[in-house]
Amino acid sequence: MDAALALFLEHGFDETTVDQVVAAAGISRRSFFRYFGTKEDIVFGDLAELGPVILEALRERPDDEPIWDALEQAFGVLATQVNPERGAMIGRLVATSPALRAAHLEKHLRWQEVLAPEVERRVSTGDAPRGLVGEAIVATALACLDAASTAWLREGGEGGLDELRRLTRLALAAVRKG
Amino acid sequence: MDAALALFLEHGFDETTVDQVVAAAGISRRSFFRYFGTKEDIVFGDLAELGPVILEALRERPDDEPIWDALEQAFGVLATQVNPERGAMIGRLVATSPALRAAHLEKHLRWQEVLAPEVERRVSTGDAPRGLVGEAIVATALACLDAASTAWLREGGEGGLDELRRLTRLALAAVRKG
DNA sequence: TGCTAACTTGGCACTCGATGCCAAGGAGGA
DNA sequence: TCCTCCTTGGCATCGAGTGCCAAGTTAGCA
Repeated sequence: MDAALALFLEHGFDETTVDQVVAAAGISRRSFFRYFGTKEDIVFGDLAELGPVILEALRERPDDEPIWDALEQAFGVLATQVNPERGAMIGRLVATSPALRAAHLEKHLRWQEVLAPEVERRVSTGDAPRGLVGEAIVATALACLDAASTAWLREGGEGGLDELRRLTRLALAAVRKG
Repeated sequence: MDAALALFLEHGFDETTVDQVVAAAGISRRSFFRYFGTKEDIVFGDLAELGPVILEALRERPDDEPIWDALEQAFGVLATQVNPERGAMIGRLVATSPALRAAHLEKHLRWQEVLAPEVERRVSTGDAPRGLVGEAIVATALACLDAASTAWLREGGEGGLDELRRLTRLALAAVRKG
């Protein structure tokens, strides 16, 4: 991973081939694909599998907490699983590669599948088709988080995670106000 | 396109190779890739390029119209560009293929880039970093549209476009209410 | 009608990501 | 010591996508 990320940052993700990575890492191409299902997995690692972790955090929030507050707290566990520097690096790489952007969005979709039922349960209204409200709310939360991350990176990542949180709340407030 | 979509619907998108498509269509592999940059382009066609069309529709809405109403009207032009049956088929295909889902999300990102500045201009608040609010609002609108489409397809597409519009409004209302 | 320029088509070879199969090693336990 | 399990790497192969070039087709023009 270290060898690969160094190459990605220097030459770009799309311009770096798997052959270059395995040469730098001193392993065979075949072994590489045993540990990383795809080239994109190098960047995201086990982030895609974090859905259940976020869900667990969400489950621990009280039922009567406003959904947006609960989601904000739940996504907070991400900060404990990935340090800010790595997050910023991922964000910078994602911004430069369509392939990585697609993988990033796929990751969010997987989170969404995991989280939507619990959100749906919390806000259950009854008059909407099953699944609609939960999916919409989680997707919106992820969209705001993404927009905030992008803006945060554009400013150079100043202010650390607190600033990122502030931007996320700002984005969400704008959405709710219209 | 007709030959390819028939194959996709019968055998699935991922399971159908470009070679099969070009054999069915009676053209060469090389010519295929001159008309379709990627295999996914067969499904989405020129939909990815529709961003400017939506933008144009959005520009024609009065400045003092609530942003969500303006966006709803703007996205309404999609109905004039793609008939419901084709939309439903695309939706069904997208639901079955990760590759298509990724392409679909990429398409939304392209729309987002085009629409965000105009939305930002309309709701300009001033105290948020440039770009944050516009991106968040457009991404949310697309997320709600997506959730509504998924739910609509789950119910078999009953009620036509009017029902889809109703579900979209429902999703958005849930997001804004929390 | 005949000539030419421009565009279209297809074939070939190649790159790159990804996968299945199999044989060669190495670690660990009975 | 031997047997077993797991890891590793090599090989062949597939499928998407691209550059290059030659052949054919169309269109313009005299």
